[in-house]
Amino acid sequence: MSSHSDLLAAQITAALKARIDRGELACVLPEVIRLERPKNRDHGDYASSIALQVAKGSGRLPREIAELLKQDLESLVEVASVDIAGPGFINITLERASQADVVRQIREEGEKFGHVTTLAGVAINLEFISANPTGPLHLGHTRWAAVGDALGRVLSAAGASVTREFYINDRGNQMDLFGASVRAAAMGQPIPENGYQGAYISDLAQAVVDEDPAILSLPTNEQLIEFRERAYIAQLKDQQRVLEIFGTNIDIWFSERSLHSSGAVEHGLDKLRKQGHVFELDGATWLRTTDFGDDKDRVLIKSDGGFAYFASDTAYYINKRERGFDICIYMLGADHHGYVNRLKATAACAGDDPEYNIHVLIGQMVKIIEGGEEVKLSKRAGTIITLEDLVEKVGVDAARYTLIRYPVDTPMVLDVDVLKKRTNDNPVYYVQYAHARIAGVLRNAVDLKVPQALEDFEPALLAHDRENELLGVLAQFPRVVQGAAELREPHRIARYLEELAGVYHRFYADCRVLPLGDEPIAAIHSARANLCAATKQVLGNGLQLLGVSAPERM
RNA sequence: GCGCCUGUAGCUCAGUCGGAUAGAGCACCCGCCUUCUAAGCGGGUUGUCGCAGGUUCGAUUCCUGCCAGGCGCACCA
Repeated sequence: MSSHSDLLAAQITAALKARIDRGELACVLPEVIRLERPKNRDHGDYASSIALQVAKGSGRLPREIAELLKQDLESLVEVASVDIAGPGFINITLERASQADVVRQIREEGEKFGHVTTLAGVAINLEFISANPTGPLHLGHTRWAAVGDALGRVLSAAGASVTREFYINDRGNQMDLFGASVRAAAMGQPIPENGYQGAYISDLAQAVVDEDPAILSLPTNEQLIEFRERAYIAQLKDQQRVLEIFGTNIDIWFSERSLHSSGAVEHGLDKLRKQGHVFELDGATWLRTTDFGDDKDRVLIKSDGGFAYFASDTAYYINKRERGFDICIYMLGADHHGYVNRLKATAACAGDDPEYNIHVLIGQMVKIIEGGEEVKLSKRAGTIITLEDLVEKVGVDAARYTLIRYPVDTPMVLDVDVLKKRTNDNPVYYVQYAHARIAGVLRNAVDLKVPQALEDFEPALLAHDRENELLGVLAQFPRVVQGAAELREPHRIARYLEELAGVYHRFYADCRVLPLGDEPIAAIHSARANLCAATKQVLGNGLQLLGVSAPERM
């Protein structure tokens, strides 16, 4: 929480309430008083349009209400001045020393600065990537690997207990087709129709045969199973290896088969039956998802007696809830957006609140261009560009950062040539450079024996415009984390870091931190060193939330 | 046909519960290192916020209808 905005909001609330109670104002007290950070610095450190909002029906002009509030706000010791502007905006300027106190807070809280408690006590299951184990992770998965991991970190910082889960679709036709494709490659036969293509299939076939050449002499039906199972394990391990390189940590790898072998599918069906949304028609068993906004009802058990894929989905959801998760977050590709309604309806059919217990995020497509043309070919996968390809081209930090800095519902175009650059048009370096730059300044401060401990910090000395600007941005960090967690939008962290880095670079250009030449060491040097240390802490904390490194040197 | 997403500067994109003159980077032009990292900073130029209505003190933001692009609409997984 940004303590100043809370303080001001509380003061405005109290002032409005008192004046309403005394009959000086006839208006409804808003539930939330929102303080903004004005874009224009002439508008003070904080601004509120509350007088405009409240004026309607109060019988007073907005400017009159603003004048009343001005008196109440100026009584606060933290407030230096209050101005009324335009139709009734209230612009508030803080006392320097009060604003600079955020440095103390940051340095005392350290890595915890920015952590909030808005999701304390909430258990969240975060399912993302969930690729079929029939091939390498491609670009779409890569977006989720980065964003999902970052979201997990952000939710944790907001106090939630987060479990990251990867659902393995290891059951069904696609698996059989995958096994048959690998076997065909090993036997030198043509790949089956609609089978899996690509160099990786031959690689898998070779690996399977190398491991156990006897497989080649098995009867065909056994061979199909053996190839499928061995290639599955190998491909899964490959996905796990790549995600580890990418810095994405999965807590639970959840196998679809295990839902069936453990009886969870039958159990889920029972639960849905008890809730009364299951019916029989044309020899099949259906879930009446249309009761809750789906386009059509969905088949759970096919007329041939087999479970439809949807049965696994419903069972999996119910299983998650029974494992104690309050909120299940699904991160799906845009080609699966048709699932949103049926997943939400599933939750409703299970007796849950689809507005709270389940949250589906849809990630739009990612394209990648290099040399001005779209890249579609991968050496290993044959036709698709993989996570590993991208990392080889641009590195983990640049790949992660770039994928995270856009909202997931925006289709995005990655330009490899830009991501390879070490300039301003590659924002990850802009942010990392600020961190490394500060680290350098603080090393020099030690050499010059400039005290940079909190005990040597005199907040009132930070009176320069650039310092003021930097302090204001630093104070916003907890609110940014809270917003990113509530909205499930980790890109807000990245955008904030870019703003913070920019403000720091400008401060650095205008405000000399360390003494020049034989200039004596003064309190302002310590004050600025403390400000630098606080900024470094926040940049580091933010990069940590994105899973991007915060280098000490560049 | 129905549904979801997108449309903001030449390019890639931000824009929080509706707020003040719509932002950033790149690109283009001009400056700034014999002093803390120039992977940086400053200045200049760039807009019918897809189109048309509506709601109100105020709309890029909310509502409706169009237009354009992307992606989906199985007893497949």
